[in-house]
Amino acid sequence: MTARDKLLEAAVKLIRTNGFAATSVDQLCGEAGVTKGAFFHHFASKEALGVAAADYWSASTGAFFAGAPFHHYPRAIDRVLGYLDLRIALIAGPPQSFSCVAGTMVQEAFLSSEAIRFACAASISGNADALEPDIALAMAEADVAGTTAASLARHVQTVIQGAFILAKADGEAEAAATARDALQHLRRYFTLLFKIEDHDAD
Amino acid sequence: MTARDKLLEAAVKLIRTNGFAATSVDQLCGEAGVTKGAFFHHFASKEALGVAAADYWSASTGAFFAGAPFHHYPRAIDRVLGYLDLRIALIAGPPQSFSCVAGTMVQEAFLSSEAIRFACAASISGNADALEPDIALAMAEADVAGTTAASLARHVQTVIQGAFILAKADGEAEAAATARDALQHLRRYFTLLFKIEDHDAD
DNA sequence: GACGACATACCAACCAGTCGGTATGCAGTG
DNA sequence: CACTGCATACCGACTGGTTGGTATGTCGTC
Repeated sequence: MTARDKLLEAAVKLIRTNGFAATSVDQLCGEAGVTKGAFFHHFASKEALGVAAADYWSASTGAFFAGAPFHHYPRAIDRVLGYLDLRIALIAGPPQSFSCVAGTMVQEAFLSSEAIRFACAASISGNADALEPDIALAMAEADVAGTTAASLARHVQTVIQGAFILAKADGEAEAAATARDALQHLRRYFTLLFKIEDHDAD
Repeated sequence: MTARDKLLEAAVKLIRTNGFAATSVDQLCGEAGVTKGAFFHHFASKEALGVAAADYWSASTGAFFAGAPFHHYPRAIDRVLGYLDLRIALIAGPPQSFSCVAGTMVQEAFLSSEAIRFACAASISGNADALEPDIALAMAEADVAGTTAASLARHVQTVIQGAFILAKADGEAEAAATARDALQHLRRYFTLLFKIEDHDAD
């Protein structure tokens, strides 16, 4: 494992915990167990590390969800609900262990760094895009009108990001339950919109 | 207008724009047009300013929504939808002019400052609590089961916070439309859950 | 012996917070 | 009314530590 990879993993951990601005280059190096020379050998600036961290986050989460078993469900709506159930199941422990690097970083850097904003937007859009085809299929099957698959896919990400904020505001003890509760409302929205009898629950 | 008030208004503006950690005490003083002496006369630390800014935000937004005209609608569900329509109407311009100070700050400080986390949680809960009685009434009238008024009220805040993140990730040109789109989904969730024929739209 | 992958030493700018001081107002006292 | 005592509001130079970033050197490998 190269110094670059160690720095990216340290970045994910520290940005989730303290945010981007409050994380110093020295902290990053300490957490990764490398020196400052290594940092600036691999990244031109702290901002470049932020961009790389967002890309790294996109790639690793994208690969995880792409390989999840819900993709094998035959009905499109079940694949969509399967994604939501997986997201709910992933929420456990303190917020820094289930929250999103891109969502955290874009809040702080959306105006100060166009490059970071763009990388975070790509990460969030990537998650939405992966969901959109199944939502489009499910909409056609259930004859849903009044919105688009792209808009619904983005709304899923909206609720997930909002859930992380409410979870952070709650104490560590209630954080996970708060986030799961929000995603249950999102799930209920889908069952109402797609007019399905639901068996699964929390 | 005292130096304290000027500092609190500067804090709201700068925290929304750059976040809490990236805003320095000197910047705050510059924006407010006061000196550092005045800052530390009124606030024991930068953290204390953060707490005071969250409280100030709670008070001013709380008063604004408490005085809004939707409270005079006779039916509870119309008051709930009226709140959502008002929130949608308030979204315009760049993210830093419609986003939430508490949501922004709690992301960065939820672990590093318990006092700030608590003040932000109070601000978000305050908005939810103001909504809860009308939701409870509407639930009783429409015979809604499977969730609670408190949970639904918190979900409204969840979607609002998530909408701000997606808006920040989008460029300034699309930010407002993105956030409004998310709140339209929330509104649709309510109309489905409360089984009402809807006339109003975006 | 050239090059990529690091390490060490260092720097100017900036950071939160301190401190000695001034201006103003107000309550008490003679 | 004049004077004293003291609190509040504010000023701005200063400090010690931290920041992101740089310059230079060393080591192993092709």
